[in-house]
Amino acid sequence: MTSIERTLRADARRNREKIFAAARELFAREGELVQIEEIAAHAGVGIGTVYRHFPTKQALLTEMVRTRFSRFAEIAIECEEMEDPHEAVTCLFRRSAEEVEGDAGFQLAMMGSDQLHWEGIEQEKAAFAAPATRIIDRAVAAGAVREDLTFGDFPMLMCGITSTMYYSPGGAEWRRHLDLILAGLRPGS
Amino acid sequence: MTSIERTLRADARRNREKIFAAARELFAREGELVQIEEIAAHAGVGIGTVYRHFPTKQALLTEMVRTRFSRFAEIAIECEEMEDPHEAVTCLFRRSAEEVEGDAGFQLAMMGSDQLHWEGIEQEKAAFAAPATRIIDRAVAAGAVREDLTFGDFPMLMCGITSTMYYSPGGAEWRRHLDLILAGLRPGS
DNA sequence: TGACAAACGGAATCTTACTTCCGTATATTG
DNA sequence: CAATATACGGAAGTAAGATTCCGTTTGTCA
Repeated sequence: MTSIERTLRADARRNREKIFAAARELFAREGELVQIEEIAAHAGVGIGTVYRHFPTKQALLTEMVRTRFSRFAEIAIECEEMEDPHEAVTCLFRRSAEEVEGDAGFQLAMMGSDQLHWEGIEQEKAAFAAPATRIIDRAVAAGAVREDLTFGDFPMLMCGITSTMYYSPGGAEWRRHLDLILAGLRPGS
Repeated sequence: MTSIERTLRADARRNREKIFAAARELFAREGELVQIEEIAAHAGVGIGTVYRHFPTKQALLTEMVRTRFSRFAEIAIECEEMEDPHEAVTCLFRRSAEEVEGDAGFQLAMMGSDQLHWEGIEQEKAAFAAPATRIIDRAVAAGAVREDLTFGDFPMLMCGITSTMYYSPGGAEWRRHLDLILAGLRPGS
């Protein structure tokens, strides 16, 4: 699509995909502890090849985070379509959380564990913030949630839920945490 | 007090204190990223001296966590003395959170960032769990909080609050997060 | 098919901390 | 005030990983 992809040699394009896929899988499993050597081995290429495609480990991990994060905007847009303002908020939290489940690397990124991962994805962030803000503002206006709720609360609360996800993998715990959070959003704080 | 302390040479005891103080301060400021060399320099001793007193960096950090954590049991016991069951729970959450504020290293430990810090402090953990469990059970029995609340929810929720503390230092944000959590504990989930 | 630019592989290099070691200095004790 | 056990300092040793480099291989194009 981009000129870079057009001019890439066939084997290079293939390898890039393989590296990306391997990185996604290992990053999801082990977080930022993945080693480049591991990724290379898993992708069936040499270390040098990984570095040809991604100048640093950081750049590769940022790319992982970016592609996953871009899903958030889609989710927010879908949630916004729901008629019931309260359900839209609930949906926003629940589906965002589900999106993160099972990807330890992304969970760490959500938790801010390494701020570096978040540099360079401002565009994706903004694309999410817009619809999410509308969802929350609408619920506030409708009296469906506590009146002082703002978009800024979302990352904060999600960060908490994500940390439960990360440190108690399995699924049950974080859903309970989410329930408690959603209960706390009820109007009449 | 212990035989170790009694038989310690005077300069050694003094240095141990200095190292401990330096470690506490730097650990609070920088978390587990503190370097032994930094701690030594800050304490005004050589690297070797740090290692004479604490066999590994891990041991030193565990000691930091242990002393801080032992405060938790005291807090829980104090909260238990309050008559109002609901207030006792609120107090438990609030004061625990306040205890963590300002110590980034401990915050990371609370968030489980390195499970190693938690090995070897089982005793302190148990001393806290007992009164905290009683506080929560009493509130449940009194109908002051949602009936499915258990002690197990405490670490989970605190972990979330702590992550807000860590990633948004300054004070305002985490208190809001705490408010939302406390609101979510109300009966009638 | 031959020439050549583009990619590849992975050993070697660099970097960053933790940890060890041992010659030197100092507190303690009779 | 020795004699001696303790403790100290910090250079050197290791280890773990990221990153570079360059000789070799492979796709592309005329």
